[in-house]
Amino acid sequence: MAERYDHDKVELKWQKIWEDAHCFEAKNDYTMPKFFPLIEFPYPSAQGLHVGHPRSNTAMDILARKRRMEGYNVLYPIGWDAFGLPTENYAIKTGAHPAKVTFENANRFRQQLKRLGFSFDWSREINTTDPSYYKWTQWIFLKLYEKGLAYKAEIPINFCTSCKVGLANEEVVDGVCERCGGTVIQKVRSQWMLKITEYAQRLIDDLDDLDFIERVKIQQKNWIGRSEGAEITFPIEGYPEGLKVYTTRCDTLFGATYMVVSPEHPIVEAMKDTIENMDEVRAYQQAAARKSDLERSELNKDKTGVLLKGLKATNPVNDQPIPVWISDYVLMGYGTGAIMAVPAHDERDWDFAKKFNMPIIEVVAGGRDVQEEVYTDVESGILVNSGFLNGMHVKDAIAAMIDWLEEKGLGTRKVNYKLRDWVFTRQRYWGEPIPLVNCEKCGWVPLPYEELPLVLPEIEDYQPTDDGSSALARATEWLKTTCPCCGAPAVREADTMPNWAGSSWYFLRYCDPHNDKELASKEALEYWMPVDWYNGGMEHTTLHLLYSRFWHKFLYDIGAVPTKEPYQKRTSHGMILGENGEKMSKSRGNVVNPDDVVNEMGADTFRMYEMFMGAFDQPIPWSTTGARGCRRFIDRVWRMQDMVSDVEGIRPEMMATVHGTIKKVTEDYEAMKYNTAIAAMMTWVNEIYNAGSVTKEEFHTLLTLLNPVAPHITEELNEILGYTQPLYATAWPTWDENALVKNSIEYGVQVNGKIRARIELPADMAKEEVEAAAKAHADVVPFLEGKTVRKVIVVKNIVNIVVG
RNA sequence: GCGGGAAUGGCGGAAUUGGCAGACGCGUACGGUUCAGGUCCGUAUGCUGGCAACAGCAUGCAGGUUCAAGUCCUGUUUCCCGCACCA
Repeated sequence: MAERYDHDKVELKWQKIWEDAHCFEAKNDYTMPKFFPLIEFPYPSAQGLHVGHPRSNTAMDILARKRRMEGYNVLYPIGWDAFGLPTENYAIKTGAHPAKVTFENANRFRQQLKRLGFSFDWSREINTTDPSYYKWTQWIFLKLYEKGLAYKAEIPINFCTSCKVGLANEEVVDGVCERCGGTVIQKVRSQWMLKITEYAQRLIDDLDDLDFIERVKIQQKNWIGRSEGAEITFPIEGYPEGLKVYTTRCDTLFGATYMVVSPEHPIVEAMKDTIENMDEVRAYQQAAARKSDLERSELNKDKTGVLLKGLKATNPVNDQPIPVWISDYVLMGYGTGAIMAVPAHDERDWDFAKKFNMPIIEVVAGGRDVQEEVYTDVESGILVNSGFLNGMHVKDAIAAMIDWLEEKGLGTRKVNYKLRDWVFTRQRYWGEPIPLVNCEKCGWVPLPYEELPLVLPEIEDYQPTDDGSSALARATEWLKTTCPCCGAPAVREADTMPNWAGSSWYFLRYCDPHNDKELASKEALEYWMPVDWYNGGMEHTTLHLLYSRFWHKFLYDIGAVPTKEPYQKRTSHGMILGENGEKMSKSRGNVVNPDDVVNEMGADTFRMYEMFMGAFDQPIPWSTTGARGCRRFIDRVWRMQDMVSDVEGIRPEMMATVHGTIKKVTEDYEAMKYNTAIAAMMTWVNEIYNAGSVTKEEFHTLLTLLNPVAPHITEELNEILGYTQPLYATAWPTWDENALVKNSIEYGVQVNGKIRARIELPADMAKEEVEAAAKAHADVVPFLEGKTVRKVIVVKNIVNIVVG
């Protein structure tokens, strides 16, 4: 009898063997077929590994292990995305150096990941905070700068009035500071920006050729937010350039009864001598600037605004004079910062018109009384009160109006995007220094490439300064330098890069992590790129995924990488929730520590349960008793060693099960249907227990299929069975379709669609005979008595007798 | 408000192109092994009625298409996620 399975002993034994054998390291043999699976590299936090990490890691580990067994050269890498706020905040609190904190946290993460038996190539481990890594992050930034894609702009940042710290958007939750709950206001600062908007169209178009799950494609497209419309200029007396507006509904131009500009619109300053009520207008502008994010975005809030008295604007389509208002419901950051208001056919304009008693003119018929209800339908509306557009459908009218506007020189076709340029600076210490210096004579000057990396200096106090600058602003010695251009005294940039920088290209570094000449060699990139399969969280769809696609396209444009896109395939896992069905968090007290699970049940059980608990892409609550069920299965597999019979090969009665399971498991792994793959193996084991014995070859096949999920116990049993070749070096089994063909079929016999009997018949029996056998079945006969058989359908494994 | 996803037993979830709903696991009940069990083995387990054979009802709700619907169509409710005054 086998001893009770000791998971600690077996798992640590095999982890050591794998490490000594270097068997999971990618080979530099570029003639082999390659497979490059990728998980989002973790942020090494002080809390250690979370149960969410292993879900993605295990899923990709299964594929990595399977593909190795199929003969692929697999690059399954790991590293640390280690710059960022939690570490810096911890440093501020404790005084420990962020680099030291990062080092310790990474050590703990590494130890935890190794204990779970992931087949990472540890020889290629990277860390974004390592100067030899961020040298290349800085290099990419300089290239962007060189090509005019990085520029400095005065833009408002989130500023916590209580911590006196600039915050990233993600750190502002419901309009208040995530850390202290203090009020967050907008503070204008000079910031480095990256022109991601220049890539907007390509970021949409190139999605077509990628194997991304549909949700991701849709979210990216929505985030980029392309819209087609027209830019129309409204003449204004005393303002020669006129007031430009952007609209997607130029068909409604006849219904424009007023205009609105955003509080920041330059026309106010330009026309300050003409505007009669400047005091009132200035007061409104200031009030708008003071509003917090929360107030500005509050739903259903009352529209506010002030009429710009004295401005004389004209509707270009009918030369009617129309008033101009200022209101914060118009955003400076989108379109032209000014709109034509068509209250009859736009909800916001309608609300505003009702509040300020502006006229509402119907120009699209099809709705109810526009004085009572706004009508925005574009599918069935017909133009009225619109001169030459009268009688047209909305879509035709839009086309006709654009043609007319272009012909008269009053407007142009225009595509707009919601996507904004990427605010690329943070007023923080723990990030990549920006390799630019400011010279009084030469302006901003890039460091020469050979001076990279520009290393982050040692400082005493990581707290940002009172005016919201980075702590580096106090590192006076470091800041002082000379201009690389003219040699005069100059000052370094004190802001650092956001933590999205290092993660925007890390997969490239994995291809050639120790290269000190370039970010990775051409040969390595040509062989390994693109990433074949990238799995990660949906929360990264619009930020990390979009940013890294943008950087990659830029690198492609300058010839630094061989592919247009970084990732060929993108999938996503569902979040693991607490046992109570809520999101796991310390405050809810429902956090499951992976260490505890591994201690009690072992890594194999933990991995298996994370894959078995439910559909991979769905969020799912953790269940410790459910995990124990997987441990029971592991134990059952362990005890099978006492059931091995002397019979050679695969028993004929087991052929269909063995080959069916090989097929099912092989296909389900690739489709990320891990739960049903495991269920199929459980079914097989149940069958073996019912039979009371198993042959060595059957057992070996099961172990091979199970190995990617539960690599430790399967290797141990493989050894116990006497196989000298470890499973990781064993070929993945193949199935024989012929073995799946059954010589009999169990038909379900229905009468009027209701199942009445089951009948086992030879597979090659003719339909007429099947029909006859079904009709003659004792359980069926009573339902046919006194009825006329109108029709009989025999298909697949169903016989349906229709009677009436 | 807009966009996306989901709804199946006590629970997590399975169900090729429409083809025997509830695989697999958890939980529960009973039986067995054991000095013992938070062990193991076996049996049962959608609901209702019936001792039973069996019958009826069942995939959020209401209709429809079909020999046949969890799956397709129309309408509707609830929940989750993302975006949110984007003109």
